[in-house]
Amino acid sequence: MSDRCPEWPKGLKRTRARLAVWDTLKDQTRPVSAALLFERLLEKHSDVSLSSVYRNLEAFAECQTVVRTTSPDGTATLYGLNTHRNTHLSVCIACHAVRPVSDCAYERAATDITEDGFHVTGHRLELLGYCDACYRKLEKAAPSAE
Amino acid sequence: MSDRCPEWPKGLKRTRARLAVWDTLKDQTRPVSAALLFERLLEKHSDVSLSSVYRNLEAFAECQTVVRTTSPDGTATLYGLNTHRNTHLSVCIACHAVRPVSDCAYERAATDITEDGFHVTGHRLELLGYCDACYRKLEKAAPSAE
DNA sequence: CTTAATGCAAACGATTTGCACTTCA
DNA sequence: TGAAGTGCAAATCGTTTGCATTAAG
Repeated sequence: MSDRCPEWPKGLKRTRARLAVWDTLKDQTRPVSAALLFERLLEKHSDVSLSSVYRNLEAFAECQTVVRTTSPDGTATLYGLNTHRNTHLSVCIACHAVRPVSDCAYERAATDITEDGFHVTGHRLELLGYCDACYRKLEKAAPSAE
Repeated sequence: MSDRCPEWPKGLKRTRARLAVWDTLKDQTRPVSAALLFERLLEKHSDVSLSSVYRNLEAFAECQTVVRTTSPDGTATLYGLNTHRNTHLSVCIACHAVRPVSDCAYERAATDITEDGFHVTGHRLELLGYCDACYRKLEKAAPSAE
């Protein structure tokens, strides 16, 4: 499981707007919406249009450099640098923090071919539950909480 | 892993439009877009408005009776009855068929608490790869194909 | 110099909402 | 009967696109 930052995709010009998107994307610790990315981008970089943000997210996604995800309830589209071949996220039900999972239980047990003959080339795993902090709070509030 | 059809969520009135959505949803073998659901719904049921379809999908989703998913590329929103506590899908890269995975390797290896203290209560796994049929075709076309 | 990338504003598609009316419990 | 659900049309939100201009290689 490599955690390396992806290479700049060849074939894509290094333009001002695109570099800004790339740079901002690298700062994010978790997938963000296009709007939030845009907002954060403007903090560091002089103006880049929202449409360029979209166009570049699209371009990066096409190269597999960026991955489109979804918020846990499937309501919003999120974008993140594709630092892993596979996607492993944990999503806290309480505070909604999304973090990469370092140790993927799936990989330890993985089969290349499932019962029904499906040939696996990659996967996407999302864990739902409580992050450490929220869990402690719950425990305190109601020992052995739901 | 139960594969049972979910109960009618209590608190929700059994109205014409809602029953039609429910009934159509039950016929689907995989998650569908709101638009497709609407289209299929009209084949069997007299007219129900698109907004009612959305409102009811929303209502069902709130009760956890319906799950909002995403097409593999994260481009479209799909809705499906929540027949599993957890979600296990295989997505064929070639023909885009989406099927439930019967045997979840994750569950065999699962931990309740991850390295970083996350308390797992559920998960969502998507396998990417080739379904049996597409794999055979590929093999034939180019033995040991990519 | 040629092609790809940009900004802007307008267009778009999917989803949501306000309102007056209907239906379920 | 009262609260919840409906249809319709208009509004909204996120995303995409056409076009004239600019910049990368």
